[in-house]
Amino acid sequence: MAGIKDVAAAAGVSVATVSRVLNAHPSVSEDARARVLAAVDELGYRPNAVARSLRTAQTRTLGLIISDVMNPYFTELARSVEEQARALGYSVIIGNADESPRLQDDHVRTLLDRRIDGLLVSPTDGGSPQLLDAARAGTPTVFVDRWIPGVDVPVVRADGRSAVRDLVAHLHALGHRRLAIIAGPAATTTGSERVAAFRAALGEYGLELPEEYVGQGDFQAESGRRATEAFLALPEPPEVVFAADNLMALGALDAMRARGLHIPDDIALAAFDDIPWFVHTDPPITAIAQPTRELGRAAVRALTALIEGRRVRSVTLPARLVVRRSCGARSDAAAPPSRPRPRSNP
Amino acid sequence: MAGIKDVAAAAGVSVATVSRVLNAHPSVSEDARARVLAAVDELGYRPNAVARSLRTAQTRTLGLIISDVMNPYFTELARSVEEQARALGYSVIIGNADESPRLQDDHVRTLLDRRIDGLLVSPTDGGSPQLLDAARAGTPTVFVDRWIPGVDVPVVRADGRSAVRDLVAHLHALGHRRLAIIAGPAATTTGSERVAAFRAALGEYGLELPEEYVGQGDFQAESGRRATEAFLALPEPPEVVFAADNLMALGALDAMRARGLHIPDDIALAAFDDIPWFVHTDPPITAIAQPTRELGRAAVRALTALIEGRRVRSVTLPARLVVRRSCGARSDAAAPPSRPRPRSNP
DNA sequence: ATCCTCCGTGTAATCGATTCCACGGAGCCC
DNA sequence: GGGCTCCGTGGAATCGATTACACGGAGGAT
Repeated sequence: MAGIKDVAAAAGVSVATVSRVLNAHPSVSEDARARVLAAVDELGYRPNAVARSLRTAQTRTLGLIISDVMNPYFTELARSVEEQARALGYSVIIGNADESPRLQDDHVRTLLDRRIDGLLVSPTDGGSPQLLDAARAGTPTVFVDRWIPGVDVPVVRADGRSAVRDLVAHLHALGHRRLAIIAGPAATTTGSERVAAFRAALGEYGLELPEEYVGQGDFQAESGRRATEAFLALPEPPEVVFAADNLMALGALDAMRARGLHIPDDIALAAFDDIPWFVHTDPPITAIAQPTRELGRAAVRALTALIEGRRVRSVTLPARLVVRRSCGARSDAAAPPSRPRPRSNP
Repeated sequence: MAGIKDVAAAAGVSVATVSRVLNAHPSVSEDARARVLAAVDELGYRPNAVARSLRTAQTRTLGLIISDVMNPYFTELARSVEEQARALGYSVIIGNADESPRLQDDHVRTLLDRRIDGLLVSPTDGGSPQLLDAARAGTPTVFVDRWIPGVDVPVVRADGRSAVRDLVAHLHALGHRRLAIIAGPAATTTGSERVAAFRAALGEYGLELPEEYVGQGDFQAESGRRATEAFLALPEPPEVVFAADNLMALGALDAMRARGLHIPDDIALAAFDDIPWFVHTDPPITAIAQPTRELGRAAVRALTALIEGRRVRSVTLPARLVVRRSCGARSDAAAPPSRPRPRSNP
């Protein structure tokens, strides 16, 4: 493969001049520029990014560590990140952590070895030593979706509280009073936050969230199935099951069907995270949609800003309720219900 | 960040010795090795992969170009590729081509600039100039799932013919005679092959595949919906719709529901590519499952072999039929039906 | 006419590793 | 004891770019 020296020789100039032309340095004569460009074209020369990286100490590569690529939410996030990164001239190396801190550490280490310019992470519970070291050591880092409390790293995420409130209002208006939730792992921020938001929203309607109406899940379908079965075995089962992520909602759906229940007449179902498939299930599932594409874009923007040395603040985007038929709504409309009148006791 | 020189100084040896220790070169004294290791540990030294790559002319990085990451089939493929690559000490840079040859070329170019060791591609229709150049120029390349006829590149894929035959046998046994297919883009190998396999299998039962029973899709859900609507508008609609990929099957499902049809009583549905969601739809969808994980693994194995200079042959793995309820099967069992007796005219 | 400035250009140092080659010393054989 | 072969080691070249610095010549100011 042709190198910069070959180009220099072919154009009858020095390598310095070639480099200047390629990097749009101002002081190059029009004549030299033309000859270099011609030589580049003729030889099909492409600069070696590895050599360039060594010299400039930047790779124009971002590392993205995700907890579960098979989860459509994260898939979409990854896609959006890759897209935006490419638009800004960055490549993305993806690592799947599979909810394992060990694997996450492994990825952080290889990414650091490869001298990526920045790290985008949706951390597993509590994070992992390598990750924390990297962040503290000054590697430009941005958390997306999940974050680690107490670590000084910008976070890009969606705030579901208002959407959860809308959801509860919607459910309440439909006459539901016994609402249950399938929570994610308590150690993840998204896991605990969603439960808190749900409980708070219920409180506004004077509703309780009893212990037995909080199922413990792990963001995987199977755990949603198990939690739902436990709910259904209760002397007084809930009228609504709200799953804290899309996979658990799917598991819940299975469990309900296995019991021969009709949705939404016998029991209602709602989910956090909207995914394309929820339109195609029977019935279509009411869900809280995160602005996933925007999150990915914002995360990359924040990270590149950080890389360029600018100061960056965390970004929080609102999630919104998408009403479908799984809770008993008459229409398919996506309009959020009107604001609840807080503390209107039943 | 500490460099190899710092380690050498701290250990009281030359950089050459440090490098030898790190690369497990035999001729290093036990004493020197110990001192180097101690220094490495103390300084928290990690070799700079960029510098190493420049010198050794290998990056231990693979490029993966996929036509649609949001398609669960490709997501799973990507995941499996990343997993296997990591196991072999490679990182993966993913590029989403979005079925666009231009975008695909763009990705090939940046990947080549980054001097990736090998390229894994599921090419868009007809490929693209850069890609063909790269393959011809000797960049280790392997095609997955799809391939480009006439290009001398190993292909790792699933052969669906036998599974399609099983499917047709299954449908025939259930009494269905009017079978339609929603095809993928004719320019993709997977697009045309599946139709051919379907037609051949029908032939074994003396069944025709009339022109109007071949819908033209593009592997996206919306095209599946449109094609299905066209089928249903026919004077004599098909009894079965077979979608050549999972997204189009979803679109077909929607179209059938919109018409108020009951599956499988009014019309049957089957799909190529099995995905986790097909278990959760109502009814669960009969599908042809590719050994996706194995494909990813095999692809990485083939590519790394190619990189190491070994000769590599194409790999074809069998797909298998997974019978669920969307075609009218009584059971949920996954056992394939018995072999058809060819040419048994109706 | 002389000096200064600025512009275009080339030479060479540099990034951080790997690796070829040379060298000194130890051990072995005859 | 002299010559050989290994073995462990270090010096220096190398990978392919970027870039600091030096330099020669043109043009403007005095």
